Amino acid sequence: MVVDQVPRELSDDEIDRIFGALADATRRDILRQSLLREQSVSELGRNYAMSFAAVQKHVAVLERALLVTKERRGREQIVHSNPAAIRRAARLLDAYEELWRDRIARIGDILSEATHPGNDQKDTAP
Amino acid sequence: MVVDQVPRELSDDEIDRIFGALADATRRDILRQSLLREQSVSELGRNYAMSFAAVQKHVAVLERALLVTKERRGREQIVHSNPAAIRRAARLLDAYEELWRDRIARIGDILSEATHPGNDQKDTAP
DNA sequence: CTAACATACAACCAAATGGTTGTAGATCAG
DNA sequence: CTGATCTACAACCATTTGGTTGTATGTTAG
Repeated sequence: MVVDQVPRELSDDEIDRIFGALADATRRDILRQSLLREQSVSELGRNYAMSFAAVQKHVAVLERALLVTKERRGREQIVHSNPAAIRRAARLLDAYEELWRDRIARIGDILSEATHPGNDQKDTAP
Repeated sequence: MVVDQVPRELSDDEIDRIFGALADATRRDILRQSLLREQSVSELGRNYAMSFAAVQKHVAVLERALLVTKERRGREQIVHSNPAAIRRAARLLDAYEELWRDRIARIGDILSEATHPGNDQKDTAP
């Protein structure tokens, strides 16, 4: 299998590129379009009120973030979406939430200790 | 209850701000720090090799994205994280994955129709 | 072969970004 | 009160970003 050339750890720069790429409505729409159906760059471009070169640049930004790849087919360049990268970004945000939940749990522990000054081990009473 | 002034729909601009805010390692770290523990701006600033004003700006970017809020406490400004906003961003990415899954399902349907030419209902080609 | 099409890429521009320094107003400690 | 601390904000600068136009090159249709 030639599968799974997926980086397990993302560098700061890679994360910068991912979120940077997602921080533009046109690019999010291009990503959305190519998730729905793989299309050539010019085909994608017809949806937007801007020059073809501008669309090319947007696709390049998505590509640098590894959110899409391009594959040459004859004279056109087909844009493939990369759902794995999108999933990775979502999981990244989940990790932040995780921190929050840990903190809440910690606070909970402290409170339950504080309100039971003379208890044994864990024994969190109702 | 004064709770739930949470916008149900996010505008393009709001999403721009959220992902834009996340597209910088320093800001991600500030967010992370304030998820772990609520701290004043200057306290947060001591972690980074840049001026206090720069840190102030980063916090302002996170604030415009609604990822954090500030609360005045005496002479200092305490940075609170907003886990709900982070969750919303994660769900936003989930929605893209959803599109992908729908597409795969559609392709699956087409294939299963194609490979069962003599099924019930529409009873296509012999 | 020729014309139309899809792309690549360079040069340019305005605006946004990420940083700096400097100044000034509140607030707290002693 | 005085001085140290925390914050706000303006002005400035270099770089990046998002867009343009223009030119060149490869590819397909007729």
